[in-house]
Amino acid sequence: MTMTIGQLAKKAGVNIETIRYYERRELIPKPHRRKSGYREYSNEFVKRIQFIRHAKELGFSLKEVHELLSLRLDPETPCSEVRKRAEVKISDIDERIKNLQQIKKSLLKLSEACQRSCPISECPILEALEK
Amino acid sequence: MTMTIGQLAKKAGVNIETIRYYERRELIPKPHRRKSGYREYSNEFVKRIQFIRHAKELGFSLKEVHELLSLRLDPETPCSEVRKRAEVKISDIDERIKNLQQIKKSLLKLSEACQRSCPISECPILEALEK
DNA sequence: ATAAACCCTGTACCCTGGTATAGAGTCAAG
DNA sequence: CTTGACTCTATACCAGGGTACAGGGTTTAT
Repeated sequence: MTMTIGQLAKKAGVNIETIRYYERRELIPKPHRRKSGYREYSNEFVKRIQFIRHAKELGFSLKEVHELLSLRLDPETPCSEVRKRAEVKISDIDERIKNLQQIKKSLLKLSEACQRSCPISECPILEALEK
Repeated sequence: MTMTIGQLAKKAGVNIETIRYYERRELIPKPHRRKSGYREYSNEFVKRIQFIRHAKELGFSLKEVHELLSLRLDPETPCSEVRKRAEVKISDIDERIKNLQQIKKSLLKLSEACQRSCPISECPILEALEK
């Protein structure tokens, strides 16, 4: 049911040191400790760390991840505020998706051009993401 | 028509040093030089640098950006190879888009839950990106 | 009851992606 | 023809996000 830091690291696919680092950065809550001082984790922590891992791959900084994770944390924050912040994040995400779709379109174009006859003088990839 | 490195930096919205750095990393071609040694850039470079900037925001490393940009570069590379690489990139991008949509869904859920009555005991954001 | 395999804290180090600075040359406006 | 703004190379430095010891205590399997 519970696990040590080494087991958590294996399950979540990260280095042990990374977990301690995230704890210092307050990206994950301080876990319960045994009398010996050993950290003890529940399965919830696996989710949380995987979330961080994925969000990072998507280009969010640890600071941004912190913002995402703490959106719902403080019960004192008024709802209207939480909603506002969530909506800001949402439009940020929409923007990212749009940009990724542009790059994808360019790659498809490149791939097709290639299939026909390879006369790729211009680079369709650059057309993506121009401003 | 052509511009100096300072003008390019301003147009593309980056630091001058960043441009020289990208040149060393071979993310942009070596520009033409005046007799004095000054670099001279065409408008093409603005596009290229903005592409790099955006791709970075989307979580691509400079190494990955290099791969994207050089996909169509070497005329010796056989078409089949270029297509294969493009397709790998495309499915990588699809994966990213899917993950972003998951996060977005969670944020929407959070925002809605908040709107109704604020009893947000569980964190819907964590549900996104599990696995 | 003793190794092997963990875990603890603290500190130092590493890589990526820049950014700054020094010391010297160039350009252009008055 | 000079002065201020720009550029050059080379080297040093910085922040973010980890990763790796060192020196010392736990756990567990035999």
